[in-house]
Amino acid sequence: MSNSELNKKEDSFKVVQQRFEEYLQKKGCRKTPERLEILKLVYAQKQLFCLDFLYLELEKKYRVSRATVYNTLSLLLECNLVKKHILGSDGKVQYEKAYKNNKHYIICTACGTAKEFRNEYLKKYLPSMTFRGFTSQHHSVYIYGVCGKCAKKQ
Amino acid sequence: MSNSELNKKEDSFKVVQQRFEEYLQKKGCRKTPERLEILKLVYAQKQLFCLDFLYLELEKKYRVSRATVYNTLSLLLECNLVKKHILGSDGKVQYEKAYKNNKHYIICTACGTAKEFRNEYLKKYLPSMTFRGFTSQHHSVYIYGVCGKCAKKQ
DNA sequence: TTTACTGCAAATATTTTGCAATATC
DNA sequence: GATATTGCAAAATATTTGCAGTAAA
Repeated sequence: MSNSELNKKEDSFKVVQQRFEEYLQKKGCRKTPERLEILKLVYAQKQLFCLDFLYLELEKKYRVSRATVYNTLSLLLECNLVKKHILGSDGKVQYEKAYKNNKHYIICTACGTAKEFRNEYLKKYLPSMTFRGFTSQHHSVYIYGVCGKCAKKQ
Repeated sequence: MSNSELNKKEDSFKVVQQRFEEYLQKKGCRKTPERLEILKLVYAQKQLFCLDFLYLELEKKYRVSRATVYNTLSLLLECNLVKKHILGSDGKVQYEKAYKNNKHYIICTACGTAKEFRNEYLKKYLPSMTFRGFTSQHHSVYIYGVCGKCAKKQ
């Protein structure tokens, strides 16, 4: 990654952190090291992840409980910094960062695989849509179907 | 609803029922009255619903267990006849029919409300997209943000 | 100094599984 | 007739809550 790209990423995280801290303040919640560490770890992920992945990663370095991870993910969900999904037919809950993360997925409902696809048009068109009174912040597009591998098996 | 609309709806359900029955056969599963009743009830819903809503509705007329509802919803998920979601910040699981039900939602992450919006362009564009080996069957679009009501409260 | 947050453990909620009876094929 | 599915209850998972100690404001 180039220097300018790294700077961009750091700036972006500053915005994220600020939004979280403002939300906490507005809600009368405290800024704790646990909450910040969880936010950092969430934003270090490029893929979908489950709650226990976060917990197990955090556990390696800090003393932290699952209850705190649940609590923090709920806060992040409320202030639009995290998305929570159920994709595929396995029915498992997955999370991903939300800020500037407008993803488009194709999902095989047979094997549960979620694969990202890029589409510049959607990326521009969807954020440009307006709705009375509604301030949009990010979006997700899911196209469900059956992948090549599973189609062969059937 | 006009006669022709009613016929259309019935025809559409025939296709759904046939797809389900074919899937059951392919998988070596049996066609049971419980499974058909659950499918019917799912397709009678115009909105998102939770599993327990189905169970409580079914219970009024039939002897059926939650385990069967879970089992059947999993089967319907696998054969792309049902979608499973987590929308909003309450983190609750919701379901909806999938066949010919390509919905677009705006979701307020503050109050958890999911509101459908119509967009003819997306409705046509998304199903027309092609991916190597992947057969797409239905889609969902979610635009997350904060609704007017919640923006005022903050 | 006040009180929200923490970890831990217990409580709840959600989902899955084991089993004997039943119904589909 | 063979066996997958059922309801029920018990087990396994996932999530939330109560509590006493700790730490942010």
